Amino acid sequence: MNPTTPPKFSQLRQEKRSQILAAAQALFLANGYKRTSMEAIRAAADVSKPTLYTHYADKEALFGDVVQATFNQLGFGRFTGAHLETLPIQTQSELRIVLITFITMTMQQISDSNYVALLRIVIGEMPYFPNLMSIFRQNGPTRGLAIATHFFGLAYQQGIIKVADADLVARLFIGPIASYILTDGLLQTGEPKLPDSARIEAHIDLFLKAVC
Amino acid sequence: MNPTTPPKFSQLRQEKRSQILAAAQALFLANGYKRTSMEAIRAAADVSKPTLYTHYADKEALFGDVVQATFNQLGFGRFTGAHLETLPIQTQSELRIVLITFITMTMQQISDSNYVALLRIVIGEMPYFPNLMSIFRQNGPTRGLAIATHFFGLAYQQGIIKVADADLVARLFIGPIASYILTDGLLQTGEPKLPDSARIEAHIDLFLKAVC
DNA sequence: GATAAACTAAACTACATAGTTTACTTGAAC
DNA sequence: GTTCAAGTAAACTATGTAGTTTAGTTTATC
Repeated sequence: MNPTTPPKFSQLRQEKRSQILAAAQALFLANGYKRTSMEAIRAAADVSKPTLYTHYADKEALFGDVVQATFNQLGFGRFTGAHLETLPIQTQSELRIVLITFITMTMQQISDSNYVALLRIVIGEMPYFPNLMSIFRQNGPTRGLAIATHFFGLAYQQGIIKVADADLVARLFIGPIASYILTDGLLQTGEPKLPDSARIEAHIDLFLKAVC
Repeated sequence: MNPTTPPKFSQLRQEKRSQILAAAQALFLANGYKRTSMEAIRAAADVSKPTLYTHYADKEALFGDVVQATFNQLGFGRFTGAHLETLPIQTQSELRIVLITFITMTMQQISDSNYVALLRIVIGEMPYFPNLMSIFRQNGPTRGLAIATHFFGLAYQQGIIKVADADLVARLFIGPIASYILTDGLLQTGEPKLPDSARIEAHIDLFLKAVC
């Protein structure tokens, strides 16, 4: 409304807010929701408690923001969404390249320790934060599966693959990735040991042998 | 030492212990570790606090026992361990039957809501209970993958499948199961919607086309 | 230098929880 | 009916934590 009311004051405010968010992210991802206290966040953010509570109504609100912000940082669905849906592939060798790229980028995400930490905390807290489910469906592996399904549906229509059931194909393709997420990410606490590019190509070739 | 000291008294004690374990299991699986109080367990078990603490030194010990007991109840590795390792398969159609049985039984486990709840809580709490990792490697999906790898190694030696890299084959086989665990189990809170037998056979046939 | 938006330190409320202690009760075995 | 293993109720200690309040301070803008 007021043309001469740019909120100039809010520079400090924005700084404090990002300090809070960064501190909360580090602590939540490292220690989980219940094991992280607002006092610890306040201290790590170098901020007073009243300031903390003017930015976020309560702990749940802060947690929700942390989850969303971490998703955005990790770039979920940046490649997955944009490329796979629109890419005009016409030959099998083009398909092979696209799939290699897809898996390679997904593996890079998985090897980010923040990815595993976020996945772990979301899985653990989902029953107590129902809105996490919808956030996840728009960003996480579930969306990856949906995109792959759509993609393989097109690939079948263009005659590049020979199996019509796109969900079936997508699960065969995504499956090995899911197995790495489980065994080397969620079900151990050390650094994940992920497949190298030769192994990724071996997976793709097996997959192509099944569906072409 | 004493030949005439069978602990006859312990009938009541055993009863109380199983009451405690059952109550703790229900509460931990429903509400998670941090959200479950010892007082709530005590009340649900209809037991006094001193009794509770003579059975379990502290909350962590009780939690560990609940995790182990739930694993045993779910019959992890009963089929997986016994059958797959020793079964003398010689033809491709025998292989197909074994694989169908394996997946069908695994899917039945997954459709048990206690399975998903246990998996969820173990994934969430693993960073804070290091011993959960070793329990899981002996019982959970990681063991399933190890058994499948061993199995496909044998299948290759007998000429039933044509791909030598057993881990690669195992991940292709386990992969779709892992995808169902993720998308229909861990990443949603409702009842899982699992594949029917026709779909399971479709998965197997795609898999066999890739590796035979 | 007055104004107002933003922050601070620190005390405080209210509650929850892990684990202990005290004093008392029950019930099988001899 | 005494003994002893096992249990009970209830109070208590010690601590942690979400969120609020009070009273005062910094800092950009006019």
